[in-house]
Formats: sequence, C-alpha cells, structure tokens
Amino acid sequence: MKCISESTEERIKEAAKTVFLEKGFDGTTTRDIAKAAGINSALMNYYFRSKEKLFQSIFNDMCTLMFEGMLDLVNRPISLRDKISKLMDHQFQMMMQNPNLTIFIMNELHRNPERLYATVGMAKKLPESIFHQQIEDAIAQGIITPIDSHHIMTMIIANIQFLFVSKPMTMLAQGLDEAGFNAFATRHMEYVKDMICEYLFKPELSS
Amino acid sequence: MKCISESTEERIKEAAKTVFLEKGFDGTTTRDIAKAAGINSALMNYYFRSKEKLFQSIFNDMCTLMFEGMLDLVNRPISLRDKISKLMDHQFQMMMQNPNLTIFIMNELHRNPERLYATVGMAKKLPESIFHQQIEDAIAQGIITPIDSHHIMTMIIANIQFLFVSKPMTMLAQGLDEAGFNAFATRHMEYVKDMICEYLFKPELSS
DNA sequence: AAAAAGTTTAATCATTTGATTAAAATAAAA
DNA sequence: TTTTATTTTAATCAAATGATTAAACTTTTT
Repeated sequence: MKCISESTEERIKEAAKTVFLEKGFDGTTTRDIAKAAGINSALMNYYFRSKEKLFQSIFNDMCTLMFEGMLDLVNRPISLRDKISKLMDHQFQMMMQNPNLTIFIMNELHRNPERLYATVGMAKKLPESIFHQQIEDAIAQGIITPIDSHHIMTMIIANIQFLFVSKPMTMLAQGLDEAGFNAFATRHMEYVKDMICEYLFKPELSS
Repeated sequence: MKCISESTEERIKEAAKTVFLEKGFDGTTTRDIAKAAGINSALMNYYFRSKEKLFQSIFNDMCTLMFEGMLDLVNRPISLRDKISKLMDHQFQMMMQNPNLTIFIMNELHRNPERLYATVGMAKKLPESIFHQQIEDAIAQGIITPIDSHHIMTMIIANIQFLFVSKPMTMLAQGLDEAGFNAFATRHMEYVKDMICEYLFKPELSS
C-alpha cells in the first residue's frame, strides 16, 4: 500500500494514526508506535518531541479529515435537498473508510476537552455556514418545517455517526460479520435519508 | 449524597465508577480510584482482586444500567406508538443522569470487544423481543412503513445517544454551557420523537 | 478477657513507560 | 577524502503503575 521510499516521519505518522485510532491516547505506548512503524523508539522523539506532540498532530489530522469535507459541502451553492443528501453520503463514505474516526475524536474530546479545544475549533464553523442561511430562507418560504439548523445538522450527523460508534455493539447484538454490518449500514443510510427529508420537506408545506 | 455508614466495598465501587466513566480503563490508575474512594490503594486489591476485575464489575453494572430498563420496555404489553415514545423518554432520562454512559461503553467495547463480549450479552436480547413482533404485526396490518425492527431500534437509539456522545463537541460548536446543552438536548428530543413517529406512522397508511 | 477472624495501612517490588543520552551509521558538504 | 551535519540505534534513567507483603488496627467469637 505504501511506496518504498516513504520518509521516516511519514512512516511514524502512519503508524501513530493506526495505533492511536485503535487504542486511544492512554492505551497507546510509544513502543507500540515504534514497533508498528518498524523504528527504534527514540526516533519518535527525534521527529516529534513527545508522545503528546505526535498525538496532537494526528488528532488535528483526524479533525480535518472529519470536518473539511463537510465544511466544503455546507458552503457549496446547491439546493438544500441536494445538500442534505450529499452531506449524508459524504459522511457515510468517510466512515466506511475510517470506521473508528468518530469514536476516536469523541472519546479523546471527552477525556480532555480543554487540551483539544483549539484543535477542534473548525467544528465551530459548521453552524455559521450558507447551510444555516438556506434553512432560514426555506423556513421563511414555508418549504420546510420550522426548526433551527443546529437540530437539523445534529440529525444528519447523529443518524450516520452513531452507526459506526456503535459498530461493535451492533455486530454483537445482531450477530453480524464485517460484510453483514456494511450491508446493514448501507440499508440504514437509505432509511434515515428518507426519514430526515420527509420530516423536513413536508408535502403540505410546499404546496 | 451518600449515607455515612456505607460499606468500604461500595465506596470503592462508587469511586471506581466515577473515575472509570470519566477516564476509561486505560486512563485510570488504581491510585486514582483509591484517592477518590479515600482509601489505601491496597484495599482495592483486597476487595477486588485486580484493576481488571474491578473494571469488569463496573462495566457489567453500566451495561445493566444501559439495557435493563430498555429490555423491560420493549417487552411491555403496550401500544407500539406508546412504546417508542417511552423508549425514547427512558433513554433520555437515563442519559441526562449519566451523560457519559454511552461513550464509556462504546469506547471500551471498541478497544476490547472480545474481553467484553460476555458482559454485553444482554444487548442480544433487544432484537428478540415483543417489540420486534409488534413491528412485524404493524407492518402486516399496514399501520407502519415496512422496515426491519433493527433499523427502527437503531433510529431510536442513535438520535438520543449520539446527542450525549457528542456533548463536548456540541457544546464547543454552539458555545453552550451545561444548562444550554440540556435545553438543546430537551428540544432535540421532541424533534426526533416527531420525526421517527411521523416516518413510521404515515397518515396514508393508517387510513 | 483472650483468641480468632476480618479490615486497613505503610512500605516495597517488579514492570512498564515516556524520555534522554551518547555513540554509531549514513548522507551531505567541503 | 576529510569534515560536517543528519539520521538511527542501543543503553539507560526517572517516574509511574499494578500488585504484594507484613504488620497494625478493629471487630467478632469463644
């Protein structure tokens, strides 16, 4: 998967990302990372000054991965209905490729909100977007149910993200394997897309 | 809050619950627990043989707290509409009292699925309930949209649980304090109850 | 009251862990 | 090639951590 001549710094970051996402900050030892990267454990401190610094770097990358695509979408000049659909599709794709991204971010943020506030600052930009204005306009025009955009955004995010946050539990409760879970998630996506759109865009409102 | 003559064992469990829920298994030291319980750290090993055993005990309690009320509800002989509403109310109450219950369980399960599978076994009982049969009946009678009960249960759970899983992020993104978050969550509850019920119980189906 | 059982503590052990250091290996510059 | 700078390693340190032990203290039993 990796090209042969990958810089040591990148190798360390790749390994750290894998291990941190799997075990979290507290559950990860610097030796874990060194082993996963195939390097001497002192090298980690040579490139990144400490476990904490390396973690901050990874956490920042993960927040960017989480939010940049969504930020791009909420500000794109497309119709509300299309935007909501694309927002959900994008999240779903992202989570299928990185199933433990959300549990990682949410958990680390829960453990240490102060330490990570700066890093997650981009989350603040989500509410202040074109999306918000579009919602207000649509409400004024009677196209959608009157409801604050924060709630809509929360619905969009929760129904997809929680699927993956609870992945191990769902697999256990339903006795699914990886493929079975993916099928369930894919089907669920369609249902929640319908549910949210039907809730917002009521026929009696648009008529 | 605690009565004066509380058994040492209970004091330790109370403290361990608080610390484990806050910091997780990896982030918690036995000294943390001892300090929180106001005891010598060797006492923990006297009552519970190890940190691992104590954790298992707490984790089991938390799973029970999470699922027993819901299991009771899904099997109660009440109407589907009432049941869905009560399921959501119950979860909401539970999470208001224990906001980090879900992130704790989901995270520990993610870190160590095998170790905790036995403990979470009760989650398996959720799908095999009267609720499931009620859904199938309602679909057969054309009262609700045809959809597998797993998906309905997931919608019910996700829309509430994720509110609390993402609590720190929501507070940051919207600049809310504790009271502000609670107000947001309470309002959101009403929206998602409406959304789910409207999605399932379509007027054209019941007529 | 004396003995026995149960509870609690201080001191300590062996590992683990994040980090440093000094030296070795490699690459770059002169 | 020699010198200098950069990269990598082995060895090690100090602190933290889970656990144990032996002794002190308390309660219960006889």
